[in-house]
Amino acid sequence: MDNMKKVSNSSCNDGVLLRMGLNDNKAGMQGLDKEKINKIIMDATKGSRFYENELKKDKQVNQRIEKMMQLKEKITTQQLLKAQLQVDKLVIELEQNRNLSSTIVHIDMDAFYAAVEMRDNPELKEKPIAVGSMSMLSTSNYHARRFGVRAAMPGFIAKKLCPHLTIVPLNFEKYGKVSKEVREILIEYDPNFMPMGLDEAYLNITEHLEERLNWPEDKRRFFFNTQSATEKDKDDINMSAKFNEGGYSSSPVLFEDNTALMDDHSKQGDKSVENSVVFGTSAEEVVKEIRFRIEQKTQLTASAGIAPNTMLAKMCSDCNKPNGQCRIAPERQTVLDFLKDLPIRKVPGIGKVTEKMLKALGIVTCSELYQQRALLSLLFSEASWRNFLDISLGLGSTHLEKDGERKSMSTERTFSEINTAEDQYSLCRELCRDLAQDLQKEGLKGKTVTLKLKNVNFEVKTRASTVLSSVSAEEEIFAVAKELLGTEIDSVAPHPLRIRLMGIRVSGFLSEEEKKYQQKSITSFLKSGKETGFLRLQPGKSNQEYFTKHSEESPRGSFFDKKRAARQLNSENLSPSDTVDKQLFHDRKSSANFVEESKKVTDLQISNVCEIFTCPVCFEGQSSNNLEDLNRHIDECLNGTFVKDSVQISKNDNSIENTLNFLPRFKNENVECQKKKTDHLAGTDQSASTSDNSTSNSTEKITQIISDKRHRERQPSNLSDIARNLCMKQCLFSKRISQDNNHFEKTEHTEATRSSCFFEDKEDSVLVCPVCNSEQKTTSLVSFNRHVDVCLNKGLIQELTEKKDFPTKTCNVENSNRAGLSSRQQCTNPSQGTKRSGLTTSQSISKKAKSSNSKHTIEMFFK
DNA sequence: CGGATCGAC
DNA sequence: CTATGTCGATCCG
Repeated sequence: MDNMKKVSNSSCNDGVLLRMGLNDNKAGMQGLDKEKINKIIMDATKGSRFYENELKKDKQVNQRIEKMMQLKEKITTQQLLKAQLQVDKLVIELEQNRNLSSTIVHIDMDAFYAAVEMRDNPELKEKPIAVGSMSMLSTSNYHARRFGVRAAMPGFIAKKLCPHLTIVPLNFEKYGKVSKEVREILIEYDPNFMPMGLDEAYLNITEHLEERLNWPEDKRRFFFNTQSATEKDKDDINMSAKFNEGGYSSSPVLFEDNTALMDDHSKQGDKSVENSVVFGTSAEEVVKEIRFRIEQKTQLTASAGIAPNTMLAKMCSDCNKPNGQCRIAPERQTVLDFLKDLPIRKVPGIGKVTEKMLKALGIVTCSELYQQRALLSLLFSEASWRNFLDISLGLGSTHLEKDGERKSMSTERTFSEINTAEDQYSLCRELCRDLAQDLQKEGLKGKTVTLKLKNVNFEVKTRASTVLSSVSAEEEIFAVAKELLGTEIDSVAPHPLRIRLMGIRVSGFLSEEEKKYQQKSITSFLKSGKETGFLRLQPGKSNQEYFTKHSEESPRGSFFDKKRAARQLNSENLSPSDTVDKQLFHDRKSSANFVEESKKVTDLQISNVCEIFTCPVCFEGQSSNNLEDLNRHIDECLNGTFVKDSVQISKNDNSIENTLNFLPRFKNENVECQKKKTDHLAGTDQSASTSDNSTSNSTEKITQIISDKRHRERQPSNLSDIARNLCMKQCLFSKRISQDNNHFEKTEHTEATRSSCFFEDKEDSVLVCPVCNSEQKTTSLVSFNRHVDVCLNKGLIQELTEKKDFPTKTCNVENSNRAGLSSRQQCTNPSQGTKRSGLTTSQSISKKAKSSNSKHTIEMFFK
């Protein structure tokens, strides 16, 4: 009872194994034992650049583990007990919400690519084969696996393991076709099924099962496909000819091996209908039917898992592969039994690194994961330990969410060393061209371009740049990418940049909403002003970036932008890292030549823009290279000199929002100093809370801030509630940032100062939180900002939920700090609760963690 | 946001 | 000789 997996309500079939065994003997291949395999791999690997890099990565992981262990040492039993209590409260809640009512199926084609290749070329059937190339294999068949030949292994090493290995090149077109055939079957059982790549899919058959109960037998009867070969391959005569003569062991033969499928049924004994099978109405029967139909249609076998959620389904589809299925009955105990001794590595989402880290804590199985839940909640980020908890309880999604819109698109290529700038640029252009094509196919435009480089030592670097207007055309992308590339080339000059891979990615697509509004928005407003080249406004991307983000993105996103922008604007005296950048920027030689030689439009754009700049407010051309002058001019415009224009902008709420969003940038530019020893928020022009400090209700407070802000900006007051909420956040942010900037103004601009964000003066500053109106004694702006974040979220959530009390506290500050999650990432889900308590809980842990990294100690987050 | 890392197929 | 390509998520600064 205890150790036994009673998961297999369905009979688990061994027919396949028998068949494999036969094949073994016939072919006379024994494969290799693990030791031999490892030795061969090591011999082939040792000393390579690749291996050196692997060692390096390994070291990094070990360091992470080391840090974690140090953190663990400092945990007191007190803290552990407290954590235990908290986590267990959550466990109760999770347990109460456990949902076992769905039936999720995970279908997994067995050794898909290899199986397809074997099907289409019977000569390969008895041989060990792999699909891929000498440098990388995608999959291997079961013969080859006995030699240790696995997916993600380079072909040349596989050859050493198994000299007879046949490597078949990839043929995605073919796999796609087969995949489509399979999907045609799957969709009958769940119109919303979720394909994962070409060879896997999740189905929610809950509804199908209900309907099926009333189905007559005939609807559940399926026929053996005796002539599948000729039918299937009508487009390939040669192929079918091969099948017919070459001892094509057609599906029925395969099927006979599968005792499980046959025995449970009326079998062939049911002579009423020749060559047919009737499937029952249970989940197992449904899945057998699916697998049967897949095999009849494609001559390929699939494995499957049936369970109450996707995670379990996926894990148990592994149990009886190949060509088998497994079910976890929808009972809590069955689920827990299944997990009991299951190695965590089997869990989707837990990979090599996580496995190793958990192993360092003595956690190998899922039940151990549960036992250590308290400890894990102290050592890992909230997202991580909650995930661990879900895993150890056997919880997962019970419904299939169709994947949302695409977030990025990319293309990358590996090649033998390329080290001349010229080649690198043309390669870059080529990648941009390919990517542009793909983007346009889906009609996508993105604002962020990322360059990825892997040097010959396998070290990977990515460099990204976000621009004002969305890009999709080759030239647009290349214009950004070449800048990034140029910077990298220069960064190693005078040495050549020696790379083995280059990739380009575009992300930051407009959402549907944004697309709708884009034309009215500031962006197009600006763009229409003159030239798209505004996006390459020089020098320093900070300006246009800043502008972009404030006009187009959520208030949240603007936080960092402001910071960075402020930094760059302030950075006359540069920190070491900035110095490098600057140097690169000005010392561009090696790449500059090439860039200039490339007589593409983009360059012209740049040079034009540097001289003529159209003010987005008054529309007048400003011919100045001095950004400060330009900004001053814009400030003046915005400050009301040209009211008519701003009214025009404000025609709709959305525009207002955008306007508000980018306004703070100009404020920052002007550096309205606000820092005073105390009460600076209340005392400044920016602070709306000045009018009435006695206001205690936070939402009221916020609203007031908004209205005052609006007043200042001379916006009409007919904002919708939604817009108001958005503005509200923005207002607070601008306030926080101004403080930040101000601080940096005052102090040395060393990187150290910035990263630690400490006040120079040792005496405690007192800031007044604009939301809760309480004094915050703090030594760090970061912590103050965090407090405001938390307050803000609290206020918003309260507003949304009408002060509803939530039973569990899942969203607390100490977690946020310790887990390294910003409050921004938490507290986003009202249903997750907002009550905050026990602020002292793990503060000391948090402090220790931080102080071990820096010389200072962050004192308090709350007084 | 930008960069690195993890994980999955 | 010879260690992929693409994507999403998360964490940190």
